[in-house]
Amino acid sequence: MPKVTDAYRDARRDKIARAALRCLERKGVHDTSIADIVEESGLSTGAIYSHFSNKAELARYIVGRFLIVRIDALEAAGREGTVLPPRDVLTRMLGILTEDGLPAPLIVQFWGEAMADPDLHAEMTRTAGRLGASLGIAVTPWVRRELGDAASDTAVAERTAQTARTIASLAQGYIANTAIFGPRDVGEYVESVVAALGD
Amino acid sequence: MPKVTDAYRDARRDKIARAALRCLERKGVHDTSIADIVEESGLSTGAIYSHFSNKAELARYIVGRFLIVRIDALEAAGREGTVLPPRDVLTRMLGILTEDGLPAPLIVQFWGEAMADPDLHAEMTRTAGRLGASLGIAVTPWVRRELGDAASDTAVAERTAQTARTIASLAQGYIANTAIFGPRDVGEYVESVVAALGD
DNA sequence: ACCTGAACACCGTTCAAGT
DNA sequence: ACCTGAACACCGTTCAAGT
Repeated sequence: MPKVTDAYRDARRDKIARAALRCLERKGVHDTSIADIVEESGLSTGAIYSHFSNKAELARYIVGRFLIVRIDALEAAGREGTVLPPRDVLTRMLGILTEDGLPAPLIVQFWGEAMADPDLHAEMTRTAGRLGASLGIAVTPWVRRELGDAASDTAVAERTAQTARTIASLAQGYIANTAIFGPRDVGEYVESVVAALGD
Repeated sequence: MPKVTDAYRDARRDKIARAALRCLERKGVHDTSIADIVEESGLSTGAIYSHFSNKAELARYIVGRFLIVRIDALEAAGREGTVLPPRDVLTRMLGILTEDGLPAPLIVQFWGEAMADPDLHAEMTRTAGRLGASLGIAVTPWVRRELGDAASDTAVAERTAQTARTIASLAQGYIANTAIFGPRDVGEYVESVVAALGD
């Protein structure tokens, strides 16, 4: 297996993907044509099609590589047994997203695309599964404390999965809401949810 | 002004919009072509273009007419002074959405489209404004009770707007999450949010 | 193997002609 | 005024030919 060639291919795919991402941020998913990516990347149509079999596969590559933020720090804290209440996990995850992630409007566009493209949907749930696992690890100490020492491992696992999905859902709500209605302070959002639903 | 003709036009636009909606639910926004709508509606290309100036205007019409559910009952309860905690407003709103609204995946697709189409975005925020106002009316009695009798009208209005946006955000989170990861019981979702964030 | 770019099929939109 | 459907411009994809 020629290692140089593999590295070259990967670099090439990344170059194309990054050029595409610049177009997407500027013009949106619908209005970005292959011609735009050709111009932005400085390559030819055929060059792009020799690295991606079509536009959908390029979108899948971008989703797998850039759509979802890594929350390694939160996961590490969870592994060490640090109790992180869900509201802190949510706040810090949204902070990371706002700083390092793709713009909310672009994320929402990819969600929309995935609704009609089963392969893109599969790629999205695959990467989301990784995030969900991290989220689960991050909240496990909190779940254990909530359920008490008597709780079985399955009960902890079940409650952890439920909590992770809920945090993901709240993050999605923040993303969709800010994408459509404009920016909102992360802390203010989380506090407002607590004030409205907690008691 | 010929009243008959106006009624005819409206009926015609509706016929086209409903045919389009059937296509959208079947094939998704991206894969529904004008040719599909022509076939589904039994009209010709030109007939459609004599009622909508283009595909984007047809999308705007559908969004304004079908995207957002009416929560008249909740609004009426709020007007009568019935105290509805946000969690009840959210639960009942999501119940209405699940029963009468468009499928979640289609809603998410329209969100995505609106991200790159300023006119569709404007139509969406316009209809969302109506929902936001209803949401505000529904929670006003609860906000008054929370803030106490000493609260000024501006304080009530401010907290009402904040709470309405938060409820909308939680609903969007439910929609995006179920669209991508599959169905989830509304009550279980709301309880899980309370358990995770309340205290 | 990677790349070029002209050619092809398809989709949104227009428009001359019909009622 | 509403409608018809062929024609046009544009976009994703292919493919014969080049390195």
